[in-house]
Amino acid sequence: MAKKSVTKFFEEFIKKEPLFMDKVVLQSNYHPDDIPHRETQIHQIAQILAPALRKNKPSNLFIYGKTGTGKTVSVNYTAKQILDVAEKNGNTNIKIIYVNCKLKKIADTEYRLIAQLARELGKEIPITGLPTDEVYKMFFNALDESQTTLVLVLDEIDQLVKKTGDEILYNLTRINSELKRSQVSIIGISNDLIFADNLDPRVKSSLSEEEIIFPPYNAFQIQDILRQRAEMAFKKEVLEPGVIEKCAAYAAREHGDARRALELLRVAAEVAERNGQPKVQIKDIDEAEEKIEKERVVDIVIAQPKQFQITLYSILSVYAARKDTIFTGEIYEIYKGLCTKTGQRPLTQRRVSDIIAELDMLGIINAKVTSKGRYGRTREIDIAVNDAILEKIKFLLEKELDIKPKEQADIQ
DNA sequence: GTCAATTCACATGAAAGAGACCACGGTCTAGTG
DNA sequence: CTAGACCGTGGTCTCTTTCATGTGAATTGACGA
Repeated sequence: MAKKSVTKFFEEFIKKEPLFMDKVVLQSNYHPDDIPHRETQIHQIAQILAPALRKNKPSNLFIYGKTGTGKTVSVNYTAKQILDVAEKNGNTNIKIIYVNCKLKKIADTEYRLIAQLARELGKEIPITGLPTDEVYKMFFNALDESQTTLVLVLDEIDQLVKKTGDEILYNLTRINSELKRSQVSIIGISNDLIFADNLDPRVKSSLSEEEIIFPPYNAFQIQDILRQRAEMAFKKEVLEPGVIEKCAAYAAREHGDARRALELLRVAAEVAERNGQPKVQIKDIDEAEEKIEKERVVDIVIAQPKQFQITLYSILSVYAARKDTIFTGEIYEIYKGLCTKTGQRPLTQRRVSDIIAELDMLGIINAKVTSKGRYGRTREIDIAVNDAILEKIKFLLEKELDIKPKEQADIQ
């Protein structure tokens, strides 16, 4: 019986008119051929990179801008263009390597980054096991042999430096003086506007020979982008009037993040499609926003290690019991109790303090350090998600950690 | 009432250890001719 | 004789612990008006 209904479902699914023509266009890894409202920046990047065509070393470049302001897309676009031109003119000595420093297990440590670069140059490097300077040497030799002008795009470079310090950058900027037949230029991309201020002055000056700032898009610009993509992604007349405007407004409210706007539009359309609607309506956007947020939080929570989950559960329990700000000491006590119940060895307060700070970074809670005068200094903890999501993650954690909800009564 | 010192309850930093993972080279073992 | 199993060494990486130091305002207490 169940089988029959599933078959029926699939058959109906095929019959249904899809709203999408090409969903890929709305996904974040899509590289458009045309980038509206970024002409000036692209032009600037092009000017800086151009010397590479004459086998001169382009200046190092530093690019700032919030998430979803088109930094990565613009750089990749320009890079592709310059490679095309170079190829047409028979210049094969330009190489552009793009590395996203935030990607875990790929380029988030010194060793991994250099290993990744060496791999791009065709060297086989093991995931671990070699001394870092050995890998440096391999990368250096491969690079020198290749006789290229290498443009190194380090995306989310702030993450890398935050984790591993600026020594890598120092080494990379210095590498040119030792290379005989090749040269390296670095393009650093950062979401963090004040990031460079904390760099070693030597690194800072050599890295930011040129700087470009990507301002956030305003609502109208986001509308343009959405329209352009929507035209490719959807069939004609699928979007009700006002849908694009609302998506844009939502995204503009959050520092002009175009990526978010596109995601919102995509999910809204998915919602509409699932409901069997012939058109995407404005109300779908609200549902989409809720859905995105919920999925984001749930994914994060599930992916966390047990200790994080226990800490988070402690916070949620206290919050559920009394909706008020919570302090670190209190959480730690409950956390310890929870650990014994779930058979985990409790971590030290020092560590839990860090975990709370990390949960804050993940955007699940708000933790603010405050001083209560005579009564010490602590973090004021608050929940950053709405009640529906809170209930959901609480339920998930109970399942994940095998806690029975009634035990909650013991807390308090 | 004013002002500096004190005090609390953690925050924050630095260093170092534990344990997982991995490559490499040397040694041992079993199979083969 | 040789391929493959196995082991020890030396490396990275992540998560923790330990020890040390920092911090900001309520409170306290001395002081003078």
